[in-house]
Amino acid sequence: MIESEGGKRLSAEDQKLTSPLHFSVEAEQGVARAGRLHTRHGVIETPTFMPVGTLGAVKGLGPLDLEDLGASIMLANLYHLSLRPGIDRIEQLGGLHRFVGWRRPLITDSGGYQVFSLSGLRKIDDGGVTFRSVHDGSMMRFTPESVVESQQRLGVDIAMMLDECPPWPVEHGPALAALERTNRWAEMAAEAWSRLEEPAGGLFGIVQGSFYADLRERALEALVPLGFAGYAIGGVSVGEAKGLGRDVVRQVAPELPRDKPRYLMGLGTPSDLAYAVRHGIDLFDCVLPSRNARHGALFTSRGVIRIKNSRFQTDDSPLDPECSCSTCRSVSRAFLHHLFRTGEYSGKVLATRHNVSFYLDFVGQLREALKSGCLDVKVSDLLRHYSSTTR
RNA sequence: GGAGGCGUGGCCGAGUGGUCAAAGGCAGCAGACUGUAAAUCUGCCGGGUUAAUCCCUACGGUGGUUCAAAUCCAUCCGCCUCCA
Repeated sequence: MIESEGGKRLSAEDQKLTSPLHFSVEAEQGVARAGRLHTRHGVIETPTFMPVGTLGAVKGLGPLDLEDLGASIMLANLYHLSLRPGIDRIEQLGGLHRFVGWRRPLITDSGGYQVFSLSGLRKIDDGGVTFRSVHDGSMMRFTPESVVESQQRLGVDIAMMLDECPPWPVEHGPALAALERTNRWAEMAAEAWSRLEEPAGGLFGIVQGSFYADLRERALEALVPLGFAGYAIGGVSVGEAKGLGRDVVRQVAPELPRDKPRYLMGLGTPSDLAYAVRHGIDLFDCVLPSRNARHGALFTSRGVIRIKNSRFQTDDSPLDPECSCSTCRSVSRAFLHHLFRTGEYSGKVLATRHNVSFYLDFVGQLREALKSGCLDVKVSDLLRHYSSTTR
């Protein structure tokens, strides 16, 4: 069944885990689709890019900045927020939306990525993960149930299940063990979710399985029957060779329930995004636009510009002539270069605004193209200055 | 006038006989970054060459001592501190 019907095996009635979310597909082109995801904090037009605000804000931007850029949902991180300022504090201050001043939908990652990125600071067992704090060495326990509960207390619109995100490369044996654990955690999370009286958002399941097709298949078999409000593809963007994540996307995305939002975690470059949209992904997040902005690598319609390079010293042109963000409307490449050279933080802020704007606009254009049935033309137009696998 | 100290590569600054083209930092040149322990990290950074290498020029100037000097001696130039 998994392999045959191209993602049509479940309908809306099959949603077993209750949530206020409602997703509808508005337009389709092959497996690619544009849709609308209704939440208690507004509607998200998909496909869309979700800027990463780990600690409650995209580094360098305030909540209204992000609204102005057109972001319809922001991603924060449960692990980092649990550490500082703590879930109790946020709850006491009125929940995450109120605390960070963001009125639109919020999604939190569960800490599963920190299983990977902080692998030296955690111990994993069948019941969950124990992290040792970098800040004071204290221990913090994350379980599939506690993660559901914490995200509910934060009041987020999309909660992610706790998963084990294995590194790359990993042998089939350990990858299988990690997957079985993640699949069990999915059941535990679903069970915990079903006990919530009034869920603030929806719970997303995470398809793991590293870079093994049979394991991905296994993940689908385990997760889809649980009836999550949405499905994510995890376990990519963990240092693998360029382009490997695409194979996973191509295999998994079309197999996910058609009537649920599909979220590709952690990818990627503009061409990764375009690839994923074409294969039916609705939601993305990636640190690349914000981090690269701070590091001086700027995405433009003409390719990536490393603004610190000496050749921009006297370049009076706008960063991206085809971009209408406030950075491109107001300053030259030469000035941005100067700000980066001198370490002035407004350079990073201006760069972050532009990069996040570029990503939102990029996916927005794909969305509009999809609605008018010219996705492929749009993709090749947008990527004319980007190589196929790297940027 | 007296006493003492200092001068090192674009800058700051280690080094006080060979293992020194000379630590480290900054600046400079380039690169990386993918569910953010990242305003971070990596490489190059006197000149010429090579696969590794090797050669040249260099630690204020000049002249010595020595197999060998950024390092020791003499002298000159410049700068600084304290006392009068």
